[in-house]
Amino acid sequence: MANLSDVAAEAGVSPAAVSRYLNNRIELPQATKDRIDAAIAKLDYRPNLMARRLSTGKAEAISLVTPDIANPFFAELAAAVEREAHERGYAVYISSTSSGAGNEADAIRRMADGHVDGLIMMTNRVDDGTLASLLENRDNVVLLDEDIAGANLPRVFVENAEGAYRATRHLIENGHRDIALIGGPNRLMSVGERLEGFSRAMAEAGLPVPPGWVMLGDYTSAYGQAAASVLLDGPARPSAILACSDYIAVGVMKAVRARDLIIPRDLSLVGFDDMAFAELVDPPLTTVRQPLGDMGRLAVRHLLALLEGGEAPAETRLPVQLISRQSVAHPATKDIL
Amino acid sequence: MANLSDVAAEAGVSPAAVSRYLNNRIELPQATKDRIDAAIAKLDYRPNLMARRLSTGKAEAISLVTPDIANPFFAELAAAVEREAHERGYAVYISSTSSGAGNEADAIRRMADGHVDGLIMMTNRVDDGTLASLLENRDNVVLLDEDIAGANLPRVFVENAEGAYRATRHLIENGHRDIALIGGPNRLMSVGERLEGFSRAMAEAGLPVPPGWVMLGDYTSAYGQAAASVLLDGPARPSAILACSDYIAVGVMKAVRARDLIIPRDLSLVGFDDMAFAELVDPPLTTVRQPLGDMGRLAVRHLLALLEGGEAPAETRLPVQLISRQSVAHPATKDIL
DNA sequence: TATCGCTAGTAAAGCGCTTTACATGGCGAT
DNA sequence: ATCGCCATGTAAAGCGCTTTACTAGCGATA
Repeated sequence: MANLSDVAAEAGVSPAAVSRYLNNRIELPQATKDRIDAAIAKLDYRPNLMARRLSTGKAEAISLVTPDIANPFFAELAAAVEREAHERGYAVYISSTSSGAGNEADAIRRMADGHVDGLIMMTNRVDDGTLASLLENRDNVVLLDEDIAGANLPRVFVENAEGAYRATRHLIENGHRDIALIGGPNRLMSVGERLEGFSRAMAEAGLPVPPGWVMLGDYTSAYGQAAASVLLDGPARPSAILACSDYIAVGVMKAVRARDLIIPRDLSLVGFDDMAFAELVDPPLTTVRQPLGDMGRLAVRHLLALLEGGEAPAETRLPVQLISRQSVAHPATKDIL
Repeated sequence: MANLSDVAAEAGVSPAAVSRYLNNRIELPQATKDRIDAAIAKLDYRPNLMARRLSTGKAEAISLVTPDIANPFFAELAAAVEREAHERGYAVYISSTSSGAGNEADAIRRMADGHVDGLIMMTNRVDDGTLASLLENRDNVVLLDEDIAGANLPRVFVENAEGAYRATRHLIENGHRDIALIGGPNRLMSVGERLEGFSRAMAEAGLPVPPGWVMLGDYTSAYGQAAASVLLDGPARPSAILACSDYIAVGVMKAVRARDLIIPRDLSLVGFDDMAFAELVDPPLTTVRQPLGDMGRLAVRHLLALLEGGEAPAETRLPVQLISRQSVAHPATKDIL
């Protein structure tokens, strides 16, 4: 495989000239440029990345830390990050931490090893301070989707509160007054914000939220099913449930089905995320769409801005969108019957 | 950041000694080893990967080419590949080609640039010969999940025919005689094999497969819905459908629902893949599980064997498993009624 | 005594690139 | 005739590691 010197020799110039030409660090007369170009083409020269990186100290790569790449939510975010990074000439290492704290820390250390230039960090756990301290004062990290409390880093989030607010309004506008919320892990930023949007909508409409009708646990279908079971078997049954993730919503659906009830006839349901399966379930799920593509893209842009010595906004909020399908209807007016 | 020489100086030995010690290429008395270890700890030394790579010419990284990382099927494969590769000390670059032929070729070229040592290739298209010619004679590529005709490379596949055979048997054993198949792209290896397993089971049972009851198109829900619509609206309606992917199966479900029919009462359905959503849909889908974890793991092992100068089996077939849920029942015995 | 062989290392080249500082030649201005 | 300067490059060091060849010292052996 040809190297820089080969090209230089072929073109009759010095290696330095070729290098500088390729990096736009020198002005050369057209004739010389042509000779170099010809030499490159003739020898099928491709720069050795390892050498360039050793020389410049830049890896031209970023790392994407995700809790679980097998989860389509993160996978789609990853796909967007990948696309944007490639376009900008960066490679991306995806590490899937399986929500293991140690793995997350490892990924961060690997970055410190010069493996990569920067990091886009996604997490779905509440940090105990370890990550925050590992990340503080870094100028090459951006947080995506979820916060790490105490880490003062550029963040790219969605309008969680607004999403939940709109979802709740949607239910209220459909005549619901008895609405429960099932959310993810307590103390996770997104959960808190969604709860706040929910509460605000309810308060504005003058609707009470009975104790026990806000259930916080996990972003999983299993938790959704468990929580919905409690709600459905309780003394007073809500007429609608706002699930803080589509996975939770699917769990709710299972619980509903197990009781021979029908959505939306007996219970209206709104999810969050608009995962691919949301329109595949029965009935197709009304949900709040997150702009996964934009999120990934923006995270990359902000990170690269940082890497190039620039600044990134401390916090970016992306708008969400209510996708209306068929899991919401007017509540059965039992009292009328 | 400390480098090799710093460590050597601190330990009072030469850089070469430290390097060779760290790479197990020298026997040193315990006292010396201790001094080096102490120096490393004291200086918090971490080898510079770029330098090592330039020096050895190995990237210690592999590339994973996937059609679409946002598709959970590939994402889970990717997660498995990641895990195994990391354990073996390799980093992995995932490239998501969005099924674009150019992107796949790009990923292959990037490997040639010394970016990575080897490649695990997944595709979901029928190659026109481009990929095959780009890949032929390479000794650092393994194919995963799907074949590229003409590329003579180590392959890791599942027992497609056997899976379809068992799924079909399952339907037959449940009393079905009128079974249709909806498959992915014609000429794709997995499709051909699944069709073969299906045909074999039908032939063995002496059951005819009417013309038009084998529909080949795409591994998508949209195609499943379209194909099922044709089948359901046809003159004779099958009592069961074997879908060659869970996405197809979900499409079938939609078509069924649109006609106010009920699975499994009016139609039995078996999918393929056992994607995460298979147990979330209604009814939970009986399907053929592919051992995604094993597939990824094995592909990595075979690739690393290749990279280390060894051999890899030309073809490995992993067993599949029928997961019985609730989308299959005895056919309605209309004639009896 | 000369030689051998072993232990415990070392010196230095090289991987392929980037980059800083410097060189050369020609030309216009003085 | 000289000076300075711009255009057009070049020389060489350095990035941090690996690796090949070699060596100093020393006890044992012939």
